[in-house]
Amino acid sequence: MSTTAKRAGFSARRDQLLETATELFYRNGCHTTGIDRILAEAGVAKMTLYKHFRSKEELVLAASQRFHDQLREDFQSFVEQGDLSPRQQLLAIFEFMANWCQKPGFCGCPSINLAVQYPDHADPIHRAAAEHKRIREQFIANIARQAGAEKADQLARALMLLIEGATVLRQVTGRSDFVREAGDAAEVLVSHYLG
Amino acid sequence: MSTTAKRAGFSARRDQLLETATELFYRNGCHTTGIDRILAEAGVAKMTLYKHFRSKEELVLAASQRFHDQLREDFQSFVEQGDLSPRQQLLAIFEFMANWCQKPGFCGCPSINLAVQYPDHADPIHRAAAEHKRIREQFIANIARQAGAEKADQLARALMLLIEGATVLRQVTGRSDFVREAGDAAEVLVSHYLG
DNA sequence: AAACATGTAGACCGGGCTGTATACTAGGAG
DNA sequence: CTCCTAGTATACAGCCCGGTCTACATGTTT
Repeated sequence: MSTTAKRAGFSARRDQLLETATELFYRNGCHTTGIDRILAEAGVAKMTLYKHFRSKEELVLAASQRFHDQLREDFQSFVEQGDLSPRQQLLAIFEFMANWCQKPGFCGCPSINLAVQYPDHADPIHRAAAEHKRIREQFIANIARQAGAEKADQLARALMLLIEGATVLRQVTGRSDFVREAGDAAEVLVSHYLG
Repeated sequence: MSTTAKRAGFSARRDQLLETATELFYRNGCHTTGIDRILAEAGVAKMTLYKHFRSKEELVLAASQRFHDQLREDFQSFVEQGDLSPRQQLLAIFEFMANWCQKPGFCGCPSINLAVQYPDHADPIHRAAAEHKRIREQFIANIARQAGAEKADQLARALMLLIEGATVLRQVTGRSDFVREAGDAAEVLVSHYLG
């Protein structure tokens, strides 16, 4: 066996599985995508799945973690790109949103989707989604603080409203004007809170 | 048979079925609530269901319509209560939201939930959800126009962002500060757009 | 009283689902 | 060469679900 692979907990099959699972869950929903389909598209045997994950639930949870991490990485690195001022960073968020919502495979925010599909707040999957939002909020609040906002937390919450509203309205209606409008509204709010 | 019942398309059983279905679909999701449970809680025989609805899908669609209509009625009548000025009406929206999101059985916006659970934009259920949002947007835009906003459509979209963002963040995180923040942000935006 | 509509109760079928058990294969390590 | 690990292929068990069929009860209309 490849000792490096084992030591690090990596496995090519496992990654392959997780990747296709993530995409299928995202595009078609968790409850409607069967395990067999994931296996077929990933080209992996069933027993391999159950060697890496105890159940489908656990696979969903792992896939969700993967999605959260990747989205957070994309989000944060986009906002922190170049050497924007904190204020510019706050507005860059909505550039990111515009790009993201326009991508071909866009199906809404994965964490919102997961929270809806697992509505029980005690469910680990739902909690992971909530955690993802908390981290994003903290990230934005930090920038707002750097920008010199006295009420940085309030500003962060307000921007979160625009972000999530834009995501959800784009997903439900299929229209893109909401996302543009979010950028405009953000400018108004940022100006108001930063003076 | 009660001729009035037949003539109007009403049926006590049908209503009972629709009511419990609406609640169960809302609370637990459509894909995870089986027909048998709906029947048991409604106290109705299976054959009666299939005499009124061709399939489960059709039941979901009817339930969604019911939910949309009721929510729209509640929303609009609350905003139009008393004799508020158009500007006050715009802000009353967020009072309604605060009440609604705080209710014990709150599980997010039914139309968002439905759109997430039926992600295909061509699906009648998804389309109904989008339609619901369109109607709400029009309703708000009308008020904004009455309030004298030059860019009434833009203001309406901005308020929609806050509304949906608040709903979704309350659902995912379980926190209520987002909803309060939405009201504050709305005041800022309304002042900006109305001068 | 007869005819009819509405609903009930419950058995039942086919299919898809998650998860398991078994027998087999390939390849690297010692 | 041999052992061991990781993975494959496939059959299968058990379950639940949507939907149908049949036989029966009830109440209304004529």
